Amino acid sequence: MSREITIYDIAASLKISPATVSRALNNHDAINNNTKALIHAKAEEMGYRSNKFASNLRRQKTNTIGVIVPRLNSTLMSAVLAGMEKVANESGYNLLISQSLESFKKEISNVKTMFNSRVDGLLVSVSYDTEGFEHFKPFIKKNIPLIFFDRTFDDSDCMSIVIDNVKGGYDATKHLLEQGCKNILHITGNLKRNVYAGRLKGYMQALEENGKKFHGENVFVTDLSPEAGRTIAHQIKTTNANVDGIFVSNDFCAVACMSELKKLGYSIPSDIAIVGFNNDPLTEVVEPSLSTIHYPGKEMGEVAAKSMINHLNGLMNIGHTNYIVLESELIIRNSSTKQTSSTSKT
Amino acid sequence: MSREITIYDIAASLKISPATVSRALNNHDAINNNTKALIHAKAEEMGYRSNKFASNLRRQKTNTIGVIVPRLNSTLMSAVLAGMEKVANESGYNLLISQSLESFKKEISNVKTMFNSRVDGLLVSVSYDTEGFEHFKPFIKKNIPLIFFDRTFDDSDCMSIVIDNVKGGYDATKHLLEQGCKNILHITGNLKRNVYAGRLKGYMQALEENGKKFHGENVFVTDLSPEAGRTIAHQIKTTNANVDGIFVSNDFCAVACMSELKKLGYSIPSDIAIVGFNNDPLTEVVEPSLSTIHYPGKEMGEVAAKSMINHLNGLMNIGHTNYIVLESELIIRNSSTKQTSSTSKT
DNA sequence: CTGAAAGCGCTTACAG
DNA sequence: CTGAAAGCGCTTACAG
Repeated sequence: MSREITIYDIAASLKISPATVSRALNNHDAINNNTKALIHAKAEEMGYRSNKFASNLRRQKTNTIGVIVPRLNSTLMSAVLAGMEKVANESGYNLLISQSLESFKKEISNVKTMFNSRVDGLLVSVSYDTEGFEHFKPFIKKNIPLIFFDRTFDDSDCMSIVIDNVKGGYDATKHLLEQGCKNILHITGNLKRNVYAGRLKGYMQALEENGKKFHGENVFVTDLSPEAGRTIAHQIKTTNANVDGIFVSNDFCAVACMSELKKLGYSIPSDIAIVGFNNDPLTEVVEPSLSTIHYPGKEMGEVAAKSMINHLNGLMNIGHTNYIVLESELIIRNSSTKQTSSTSKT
Repeated sequence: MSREITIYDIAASLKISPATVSRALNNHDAINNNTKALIHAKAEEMGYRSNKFASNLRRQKTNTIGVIVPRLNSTLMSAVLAGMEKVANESGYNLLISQSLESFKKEISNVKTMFNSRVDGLLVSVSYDTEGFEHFKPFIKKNIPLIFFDRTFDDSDCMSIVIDNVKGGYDATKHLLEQGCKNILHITGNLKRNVYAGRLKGYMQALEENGKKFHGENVFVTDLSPEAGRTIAHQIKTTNANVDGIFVSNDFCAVACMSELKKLGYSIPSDIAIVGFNNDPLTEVVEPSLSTIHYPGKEMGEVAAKSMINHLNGLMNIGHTNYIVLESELIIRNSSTKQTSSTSKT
């Protein structure tokens, strides 16, 4: 096809030096405004497009931010990515996105790829079964900025963007207690992950504060899949456990559990009240609508990308910040309101 | 930080030429296997990582595929992206992802960015209100491969990966007719988009085939948001329309509509039977569970990425293929089964 | 099977 | 405010 136009072509046609063209195109201060205008016009006219590789090679900078998420197809993560993309796009950065599919092994390989792709910075939410921090060391060694979001390391020295998971677990559990629940189950994920450990801690705090004893057998560590929710519903039926409240760390799992409980003859919330986590849009359309903790996914993505870009542009040093904690809040819907028996028509 | 190792460092330390190092690292045929092994070992030992910019600059190739989707935070699109990422990752390609946020203007800007980023190929599902093909012309002119998926252009000459939307609309409508529906509404999106136009066509075909007259006022063109679904539910109530079936081009909108109809006193499916589209996981957990058309999102992403990569590697020419049509199928659940009054406990 | 050399298209320290 | 020149780290046609 037609040969690419380079700054040399523009320089030749304008009888000036390539250096000046390069400076003008980058809006360098020291270039005469008329010259600049002339060069910009010519570039436009000739259909010039900058060659990022040459530029990157020279500048040793990629204008690309790597993102590794546990999975792409999750409501929360797609909201986070939408937020990141928005900010990155506005700032002229590109996003290189990959998913670990919740596997530690794949995450290691993704991190390596990001390293070899020379991303300017890396945003990560770790996989379900990630162990240790070792695979991120190359980034630390090379001083490439690394920010964790949602699923983070408590002891990494890297900046982390999170919600207050302890508070989330506490609020959810306290709400269930206030509704009169005496025996509250907690369904959650791998406790190595800060998010699940934090929510459990909040659950325990709320119990303790209300003089309730904590029972280890009331905590179910699962993969938080819908299947897990359904299985536990059956266990509740089978063991004839005296359960009257459930706090689940994931909306989809909560909904599946709720739905199965209903099939087994339980009334929600009168027999068993349920609170989920994330505020997935799904929570509003199920019946009864699901109480949950709102999770600001899009905002988290925006803040993560913005922090990274500010750091890269020297406007901020992420080395000086340990945590950014975003606002999350309890949203009370019908699945948990025992008191004012609401308008649920079911 | 520590200086980057280059092929010159490896060459010097091994007292051979950089050319040989480069060839060995790229597994060039004409290099002695022992030399190769030696070089690979040394590279590993020295912590070498290839500089993609230099390589890209030289080869004029980026190993990056651009993807533009209407939105990142949609169940369907995140499934598609998950499929693309999987294939790309396995083949050593990177994905540069951006979203048009359903805006034609933003799509134009995204396409430009992709062009300037010199992606090797571009995968696109167009925005809700995209008009015309003009903004893709630069890709055509430069012969950069372009593949559309899901929301495509019928007349673009570009390869498209789609489902049979006409069949989907036909199957859904025919099913409703078989359930005894006499007056079926269709809620859909912008008819400029092939997906919605096709489904409407299928809807009309099914009606005609069954000797039913088509009524234009039974078709609602909306943005397919949950709000749109709720609004139409109220319209049905207000106008006292004699509706006994609804086919909606989107599950989330269908669920919202169904939920609102229930609140207004309608029984689903006995009063009104409903079929959605996409087979969003949500369809299984609502009550009644929603009949829908299964949409193979992940497969679509895989096929799109695979086709692009095969084309780039010369294994296939997308210029020779116009369409790839993926299998989709009607999934019958409780929201539409009037006949065998099922176990819906509601 | 290996090497010398040119060049991909930029950017920038230095000089004026 | 502008230019000449070097160099970023690779790849590959050419030669042997």
